This record gives sequence, structure tokens and C-alpha cells, in this order.
Amino acid sequence: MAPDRIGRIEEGRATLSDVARAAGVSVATASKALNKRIHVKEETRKRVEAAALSLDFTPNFFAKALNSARTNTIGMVTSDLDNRFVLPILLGAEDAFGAGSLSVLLADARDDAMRERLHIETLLTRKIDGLLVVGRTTNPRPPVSIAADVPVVYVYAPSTDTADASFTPDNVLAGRLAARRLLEAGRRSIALVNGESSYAAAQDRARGVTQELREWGIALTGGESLFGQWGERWGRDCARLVASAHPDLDAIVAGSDHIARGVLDSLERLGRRVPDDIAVVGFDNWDILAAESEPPLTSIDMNLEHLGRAAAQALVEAIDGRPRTGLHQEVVRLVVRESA
Amino acid sequence: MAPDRIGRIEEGRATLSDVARAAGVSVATASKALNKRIHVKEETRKRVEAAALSLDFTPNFFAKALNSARTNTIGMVTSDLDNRFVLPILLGAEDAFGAGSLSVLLADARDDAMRERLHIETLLTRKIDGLLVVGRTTNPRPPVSIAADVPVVYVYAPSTDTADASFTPDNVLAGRLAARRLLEAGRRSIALVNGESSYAAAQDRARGVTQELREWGIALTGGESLFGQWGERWGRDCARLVASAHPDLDAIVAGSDHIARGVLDSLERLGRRVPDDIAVVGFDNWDILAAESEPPLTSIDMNLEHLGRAAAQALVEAIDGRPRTGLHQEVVRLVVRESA
DNA sequence: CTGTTAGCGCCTTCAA
DNA sequence: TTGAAGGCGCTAACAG
Repeated sequence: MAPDRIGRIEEGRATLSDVARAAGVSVATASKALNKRIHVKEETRKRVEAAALSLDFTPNFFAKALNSARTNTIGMVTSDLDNRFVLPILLGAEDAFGAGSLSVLLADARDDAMRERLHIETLLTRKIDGLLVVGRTTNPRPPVSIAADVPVVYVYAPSTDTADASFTPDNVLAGRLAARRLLEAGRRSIALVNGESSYAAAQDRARGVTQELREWGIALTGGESLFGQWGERWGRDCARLVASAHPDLDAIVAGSDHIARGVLDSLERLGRRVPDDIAVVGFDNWDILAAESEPPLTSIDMNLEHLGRAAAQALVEAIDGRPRTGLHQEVVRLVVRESA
Repeated sequence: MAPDRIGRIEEGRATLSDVARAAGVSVATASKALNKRIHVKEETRKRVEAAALSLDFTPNFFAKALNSARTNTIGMVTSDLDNRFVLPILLGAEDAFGAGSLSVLLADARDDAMRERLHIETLLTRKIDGLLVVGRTTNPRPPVSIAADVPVVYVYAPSTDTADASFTPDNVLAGRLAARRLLEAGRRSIALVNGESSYAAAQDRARGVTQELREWGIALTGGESLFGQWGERWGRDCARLVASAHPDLDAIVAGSDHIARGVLDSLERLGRRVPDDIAVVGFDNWDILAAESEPPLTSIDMNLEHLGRAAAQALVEAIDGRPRTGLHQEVVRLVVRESA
């Protein structure tokens, strides 16, 4: 029992050879036994497992990683952690990876290509099994260049290389769902107060809305290009204008919940009741904005947690040799409250 | 140059012995040279470094970790990633750790003690150099029990053990700053529409507000126990009541920006102008709520990014053998907009 | 079924 | 100043 090696005393960890000795077998046998390998007598395995347990043995992660390809670690690079959209995605991903079995190395690139390269470099140094690249917007982004054969999955911001595996919310569908909700409620004069035109999300949502309207034989009131900023102010300003210019207006699709809040605000000031006079629907279903507004806001939920989970799942499968390449536009859903 | 070992071909990584051979020295010398150790002739080192560079040599992380205490990895356990407060903290922490030099293993415990234990267990297995425990609220939490001598720093939620190193925003100061702003602007009838009483943040802010008022010889209008929920609805309801009950009311401190939004809403409906008739100040400086409200909201910023950075810094120092124990209440700051 | 022998890639004595 | 040898803890051949 005397420490036979320098360092044993302070570093209390039991090693495999300790276990082997305690069980009266060789290290190799102990290894096989603990790794549920074949060719080990049941009784021997029991003995080894008992020894391992009593010594509170935990295999040394690094020794293990040293001679096996897998490290059970995946890397996650976000371009902007300060982005509320990435949170649910991370959550979903974390979820899919399962507690304890797979660890996540997180790195934030601050929306800076150099930092991203650097971070990915160090992640690769740590032999991650796979890489999840989380974008800041849904605008396509250049693929990361990785020499090694590490599977990569893009989330939120898809890769410009359509052969890469990318997961992004279906914003066209989102637009359609929003419009459909209004149309089915009998609304016929619908305006779209959109976000910034440089965002794919804004463009896609607009596309979805107009597509749906067209199928109903209707055109967007106020035109298709009411692009502005992603904020309340723009929502307020723009809503005031369209609502005044079009007295028959009976619905507004807002490019985001944030914009929608501004829209609601203006409508109230104009004396238009929501939803009786004018219905309003937003995007994102950001409950801090949507749940307790006056009235509570009907919105399209982008299913971000699901998105993260799907991407993570795909990454795990890719690691296991079953890659799912290409762009995956994940489904979104309508959340009905009172505004539409 | 022919691959002398199985696996060399597919696994293109150059090893130290490759470098040594290329430089015409032994592995030992190469090691010393690259690690800036003494006892290496300058010219030899140059040669080795050149060889390493040309072979694009990166030391094997695991081999290195196998016989050295440091892994340059720290663990970060959040109790609830879905919490908007943790994001800036993570950012600040990531920042303090520096790009590339220190990697972050992220684990989300979902506010579940069992999951937390499990995650910490696996983190320890990976020999993290230190652990950052990020809480969901500022309520004190039981310390994690770690057998090994891994430094731990608590952020946002401090440890109940005051000997542990904890970093949390100074909510009492926050309350004082909010009150002071109003008092200095000449307000004398001030109400506090607070959040949930079970939150230390709500209690501390209340304490700060009353302390400051007391120093000015004033008592809180409407009493000290207007606790409710952290939401707009409560802000609306409560503001309507106090404002009606106290016609002389000239300021409201809202327990959070979210509450403040409800307060603003009610005041507008009651025809009280902000800030002319009644001033309003919130907490959190959550710009999505505060920046574009009508009028824009004056708020107390909790300096979360700074908080995260400070905590991370402390962790790094602790790892380097210079622990900073005890509770650190970090400074917060007033952000003036138009509502007060 | 079990044990012996070789490494994985690196670092660290200790001789030379 | 350099190099040879041993070891970190584990797994993967191959014998026995």
C-alpha cells in the first residue's frame, strides 16, 4: 500500500495499474474488463469492477485520448455570444450532446474572422471530434477552412458552400405562417413593417409573406420595401405612416417582435384597436417582449432550441460517420396570443 | 522522409521527433529548445525552431497534459444558460481568459443540482485548472463540493460560504444610485415597484433605495413592500394603483426594466407625463427594453461584462496561486436617458 | 481467457 | 550543451 511512485501521495488518483494489482490481474486485463471488451471471464470482470469502485478509479482522460481517435469533446464557435439568438441554440445543442458523455469547448469569435481562425486552431489542437459554428444572423457565411477531417455543422448562419451541413430556421415559412394567420382571419389589407434589408431574415420573411399573399390574390399594402431597423422606433414611425396613409389597413406584419412593440404603440396612439381594427403579428416569439405587451403579441417562434438540437444531433451523426450534408431549413411555428 | 510509423500518412501531424530529426538533434534537445529551457545553444534553438515552423509542428495537447499539472482549460458551469444575465458574464470571462491561451469547457446544469454534480465531475476528469460557477440569480447558493484542489470562483450567485471567492453585482448600490438620481432631481415622493420578494436582487435594491431616502429624511411612498413579479403586467398594475392613490407622486423606481416598461405604459394611460410629472428609473439597462421605449428609460447598468471579467481574472489569479477569497460586490452604474 | 510487450508524444532526470 | 533512457496512464497487438 505504500506509495510506489513519486507523486502518488499528493495526487490521490488511483490508476489502472492500482486497480489491476488490487484485483490480482494484469493492467491489460483490467483495461479490457472495464471497457466491456470481449474475452474477459465474467468473474474476473466483476472482480476488476469491484476493485475500480473501491479505489474510486477514474480513467485518465489524457492517457486515453493519447491513443484513441475520440476525445468526446466538441467545439462550439459562436460569432457573437452577446446575441440572444445563440442562447437557445446552445441550450438545444448542449441537450443533444447529453450530460457528461460529450463535453463542449466554447469559444467566442466576437464576429471577427481572425479570432475565429485562432479559436478554431486551438480547438483543433485539442482534437475535438466535431465543430459547431453558430452564426450571428441567418446570412450565409464563408465556410471555415479546416485541414483535418473534423466534421463541421453550421447553425443559424448557413455556410455559403451548400455542400456543407447547415441548419437555419425557415424564414420563408415564417413569413407564410404570419400572412396565413391574418388571411385566414379575414384580413385583406396587410402591410409589412420589416427589419433591415441587409438581413437574409428580413428578405426571407418578406418573400414568405408576399408568396402567401399572392396565392390569395393579394398584394402587400404599402409595398414590399418597408425596410428599416430592428427596433421599436422604426416600428412606431413606419406604422404611423402606413396606418395613416391606408385607412383601410387591417393588419400589420412586423419584421420582429421588437418592431411589433413599436407598431402596437403607434396604433394605440392612433386610436386603432388591436386586434379589432388592426391585427399585428411579429417574429421571434421573444417572450420578454411578446408575452406581456398590451395586447400580448401573436408571433412566429423560430424554434431555436430545436434548431440547436437538430444541428448538434447532425454533428454527432457526422462524427459517427453518417454525415447529413446540405442546407436544412428547420420548421418554425405560430404562437397565437391576442394581437392577431 | 518516408513515413516510419503506421498512421503517419493519414494523420499528417508532425511530432516532436520529426522536428528533432529534421533539425538533426535528439528529441530531448528539441523539447528543451522549444520550451525555452536553459542549457540550449542559441544556434541549436534557432535550428529547432526553424524545423518546427517548417513542419508546422504543434505539440500534442494530450501528451503534454499527461505529464504536467496544467491543462490551460477552465470549466464554466452555468445553472441556466437560458438566462439573459449569464451571457455578458460569459463574454467578460471569455475575454479575460484571452483568445487561445485558455480554453473554456462549458456545461449547463439546467438549474438542477444533480446535473451540476455530474457536470463538475466530468470537468474534473478533464483536469480543468479552475472552475467558474455562474448562478441564475444573485441569491446565495450552496458551494460546490470539490475534492481536488481546483480553485472555484462564483459569479452572480455568490456562495453561501463567505470564505469562497464570489463576485456579484452590488444591488444595494444600485438601489442607492437610482434613488439618488431622483432625489437630486428634486423628486420627493418616490414609490418602489419591485420584483419578486424571494429574489435577493429585489431585497437588496429595496434596501439601497430606502437607505438613500432615509439619508434625505424621506420615506418610500406606498410603503416598502410593493413586491410582485418581474414583468410588465405587474409594473402596469402596481403603477396604476400607487399613482392613483398618491396624486403627489413624482417618481417611481421600478425593480427592473421590464417592470419599468409596464410602469411607463400605465403612466401614459393615466395622462401623467414622463419625466415631467413622474420620473421613472429601472434596473438592468437591458437595451432592448430601455433604449427605445417612449421615453427612453434611465436605468442602472449592472456591469455584467465587467463582472464576468473580474471573476475570470480572479480565477486566473487563484490558479496562479494568488487567490482572492471572500465576497466581492462589484460596482454598478447609472445610465441616464430621458425618463429620469 | 489472460498476460507480456509495445507504443501514443512529450518531458525530465542523469550521463556523457 | 547534448542525448539516452525512463516514465506519464492507457490501449492494442500478440503470445501463451
